[in-house]
Amino acid sequence: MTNKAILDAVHETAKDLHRAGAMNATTMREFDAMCLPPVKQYTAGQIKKLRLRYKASQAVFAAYLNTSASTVQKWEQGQKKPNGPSLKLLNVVDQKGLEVLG
Amino acid sequence: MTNKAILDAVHETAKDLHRAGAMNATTMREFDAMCLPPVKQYTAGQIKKLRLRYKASQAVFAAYLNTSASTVQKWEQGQKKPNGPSLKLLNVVDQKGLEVLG
DNA sequence: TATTATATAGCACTTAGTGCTATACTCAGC
DNA sequence: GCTGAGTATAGCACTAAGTGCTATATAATA
Repeated sequence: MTNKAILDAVHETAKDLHRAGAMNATTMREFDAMCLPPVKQYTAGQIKKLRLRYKASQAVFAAYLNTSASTVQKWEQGQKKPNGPSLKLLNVVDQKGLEVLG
Repeated sequence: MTNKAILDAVHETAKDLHRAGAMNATTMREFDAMCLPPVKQYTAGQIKKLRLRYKASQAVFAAYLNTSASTVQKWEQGQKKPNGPSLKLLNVVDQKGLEVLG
């Protein structure tokens, strides 16, 4: 939270610099990328908790993520770990809700 | 488009039924899952166009999706196809903008 | 009781994802 | 002109995630 506040503040400053012409668009884009909030990792249990927060079955949750129920099962059992994009999707759901995937 | 209009209308009707107590929450959830908008497929070129819409380099775009630049390259060259969750992420970016991943 | 929905377990297969290196092409600044 | 940073493409090899399937177990429910 305090980290996010700092990042936000720095980001605002960068946007001001951009408006002032001190940073070109390219640099700005890279800056944005570097300032992307770090993707949070989830344990098997945390994934299950995240799903249950929305009272969704494994099948329904999988449908939202456009993956298979088998995959969600393995995540929750700790047999497999979600890869990059899947993890990002879990972060989005965690922070913005399952609805944004609708 | 006409398909989406139909789905939207049906969905609205279902929500009305839900409000009226004719459907319980569980059924409603499953209904929601079944009514999830179909995930759009993208050709290699369409992925590249999507990325360029946000004037992002492959590396930056990859960072947003929490994947590697190598993977984005292969998508755009048609050497690999994005899997389920990756495709969902592309759909989200397409429909809601790259910002929602921030 | 019978049935439906859900979750777990285990198997086998395929391929996406990843990392790395080398090459080539812009484009802006010296 | 030349140079260097940024970007994109190509090709290689490896690993593990993703997928599909079946069977079993449980809980809730009609």
